[in-house]
Amino acid sequence: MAVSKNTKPTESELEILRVLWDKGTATVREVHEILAEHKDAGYTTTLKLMQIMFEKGIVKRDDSSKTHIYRPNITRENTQQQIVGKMINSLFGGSSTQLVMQALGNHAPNKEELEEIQKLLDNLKKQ
Amino acid sequence: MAVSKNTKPTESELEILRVLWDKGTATVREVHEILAEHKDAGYTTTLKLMQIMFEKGIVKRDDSSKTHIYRPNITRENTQQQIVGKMINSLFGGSSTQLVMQALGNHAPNKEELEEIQKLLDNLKKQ
DNA sequence: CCATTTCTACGATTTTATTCGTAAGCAATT
DNA sequence: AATTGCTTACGAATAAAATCGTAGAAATGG
Repeated sequence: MAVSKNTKPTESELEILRVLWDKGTATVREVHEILAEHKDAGYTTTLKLMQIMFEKGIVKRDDSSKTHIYRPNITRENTQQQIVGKMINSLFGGSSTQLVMQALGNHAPNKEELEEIQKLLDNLKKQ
Repeated sequence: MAVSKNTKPTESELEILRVLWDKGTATVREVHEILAEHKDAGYTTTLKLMQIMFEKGIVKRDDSSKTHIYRPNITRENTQQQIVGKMINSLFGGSSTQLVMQALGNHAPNKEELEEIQKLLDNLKKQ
């Protein structure tokens, strides 16, 4: 199994990663436009952040043309896993069940999703 | 239903809160000893953090004797809810199901817990 | 009563994250 | 060729979080 790098994206970095995960690749301009819908920061701020992320190895980039093209260098799944894992430990005393109950209790999903989860539970039970 | 204050504890504050939630009340010294097992920071650092938390209203304290006694002023449940909610939005596109699947997939609970979750799911389904 | 320890208060420093201003390169357009 | 607009690079300012040192007040114990 692949060992995941221990990158801990900051809050702002996560916002950028979300865009990159969704789009696959993007320029600074594209990322910025999307962030700017909900957040209010200058273009060079986004640029700088993405440059820092590049230095950290969180993103890759193609700088063969003037306008660089960025792409994620860590997966969404891996990042989710790390953050969720950390949260289970720090906030739920290591019990994933507690987290799950909390999440379901306060953000109940619809019927299809409930069934999807039940399927997963059944599978887990069999093992 | 009680409206929750929008306190967003920092990482360090969360560590302290965990101790307070577990113990109910504690002095700075007590908190510090426990943190010091895994973390390496001076006593006055812990003190300062707890003083700041007091100013923010995150904790209460009894200063009637020289050694002050601290207690949490926000509940574990509320804090969990806030943080989990934020995470669902920022990392799972608003889908609690995604979070649940992720948590269960990577931190499978034991049989009893699985059944506990199933019970909750059944209840949710009925509504 | 004096020395030692244990507190709190609090300012200052350090570290990390975020934001921005400015310069310089390049390309398209006039 | 000059102007305009968009790009990166990069230093610096600002903000937020964490850390620490020192001082002085209480308690403790010889």
